[in-house]
Amino acid sequence: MDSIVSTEYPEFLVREKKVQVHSLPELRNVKGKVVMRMAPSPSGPLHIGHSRMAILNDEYVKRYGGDLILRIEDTNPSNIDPIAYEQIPEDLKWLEVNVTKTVIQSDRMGLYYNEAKTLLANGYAYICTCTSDQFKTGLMHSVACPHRNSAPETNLDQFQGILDGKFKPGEAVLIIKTDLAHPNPALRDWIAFRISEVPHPRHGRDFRFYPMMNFSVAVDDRLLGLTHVIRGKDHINNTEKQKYIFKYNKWKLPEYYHYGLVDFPNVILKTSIIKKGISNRTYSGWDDIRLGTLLAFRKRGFSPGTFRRYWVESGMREVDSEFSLEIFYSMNKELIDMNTRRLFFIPDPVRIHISDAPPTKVSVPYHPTNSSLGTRKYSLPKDPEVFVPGGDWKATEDGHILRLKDMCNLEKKGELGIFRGASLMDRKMKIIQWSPADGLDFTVYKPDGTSDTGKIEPFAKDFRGVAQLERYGYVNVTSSHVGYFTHK
RNA sequence: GCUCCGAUGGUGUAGUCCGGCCAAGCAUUUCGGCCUUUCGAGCCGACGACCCGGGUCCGAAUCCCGGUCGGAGCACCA
Repeated sequence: MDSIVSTEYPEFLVREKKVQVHSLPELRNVKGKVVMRMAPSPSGPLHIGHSRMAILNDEYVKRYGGDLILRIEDTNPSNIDPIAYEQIPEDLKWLEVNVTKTVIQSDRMGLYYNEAKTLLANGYAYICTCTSDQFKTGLMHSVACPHRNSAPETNLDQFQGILDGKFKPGEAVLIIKTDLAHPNPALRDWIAFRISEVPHPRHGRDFRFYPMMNFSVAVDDRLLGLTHVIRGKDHINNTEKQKYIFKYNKWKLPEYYHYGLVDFPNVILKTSIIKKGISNRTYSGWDDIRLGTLLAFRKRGFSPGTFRRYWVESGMREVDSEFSLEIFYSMNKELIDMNTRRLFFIPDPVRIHISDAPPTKVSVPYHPTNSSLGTRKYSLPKDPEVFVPGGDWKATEDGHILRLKDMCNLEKKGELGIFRGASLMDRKMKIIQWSPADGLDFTVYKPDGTSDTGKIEPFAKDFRGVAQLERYGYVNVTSSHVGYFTHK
């Protein structure tokens, strides 16, 4: 039947448009609910790179049900910015990520010490007092250091000695034994604890022996009952290291996934650079719109849904990729456009006189198709003065006609616009935005660090939020005289 | 140097596990056309890709081998 239709009556074949539904692949071994986690280090607020891990984990917990744990990994006191404890949960909330449980690793030190003692007692770990160089050189040559074969009792004594302050930073570490002959040098015996005397923002000097990320992650992944772990490809070797802890304790492994690395061209993400810039006043703060922080995108008026769409579409493949601001902007536009009001902003304004014009009442729709957004109305006197974009005005030759949108046609004559009727004569003519003479001074700050100044129409006085400034771009209007550029 | 990943248009992806419906889909960008009192959207159309070389096979984007290129790790960071 199908073939008859297609050969004899091809015109009856309705070719259905394939709708691409981007959805993430199913996870392996899902038995009922899942337990997943996000584990940012509290070095500062979240940036767009973090949003991928947050969204992916959130998507799966939403799909299967279960818990999404926010685990703040603050076991390196040198790398903590206290504002992160507050800001990370807030950033996630803004992203509409549903965190069901929050744990802070520095509050769990006792658990890590217990696990460390168990491993020492069972001969799976040792305390090493070599210098860093000696230790590393040994690994590269697959040679055991003298401490690797210490008796468990000796190790446990030294462990206690470290807690008691008998060693200075750098004088002793706790090492997990793996396989010195492992072909991958990255996986040979690894450091699980080191001494730090830097005061911890939450605990001051209560602790001096801190677990390294690989140790606390492995212990917590088990203790918190993680079923699936999704994180960046840069953790592939770390996963292998962590598996040793699971193996020694005969713990069941979660399912691991590693997505590819994303390069963010022209986006400033590095915490160290941002902090430096804030302290030397290059940047106004974490929400400076030149930055790639979620706070900055928020200030520019982005919809959190855009992050979700972008990362779901990117999937979980291990391929590295380049972040496309172009596509990101396009997705945001698609999400917000239908409910975004139009306003007139006149960059580089020139004040012109209109002659021969009767008093006029104009009604300008806030949206070309979504009439529920309403209109704004202006009453203009006879022969009014208005602002128009300088660029457009200068580019128009004397004698030519252009149209002030939703108002009237003007024939240019020097600094004068001669009224040439109110009705649209020819929609091919150039149509520009305008503002009554009482337009407000307005500045738009842009992510490239530049800004545009001009006049915004009086109705913007009480408007807040993202508007499409016609023929200019989307802007988050935050006051009657300032806005932040979202995108074109 | 060692270990491990990966390679589809300008960009982001689908397909690769289990070879054929893929002379490769979608999105974005660019360029046309229609429509609209901005832009965008919408609709129509155009340009544009399976890293290279072998092999297996009736048949390879998909499997195998060898290259090339790119990335990650080899921290008392996460």
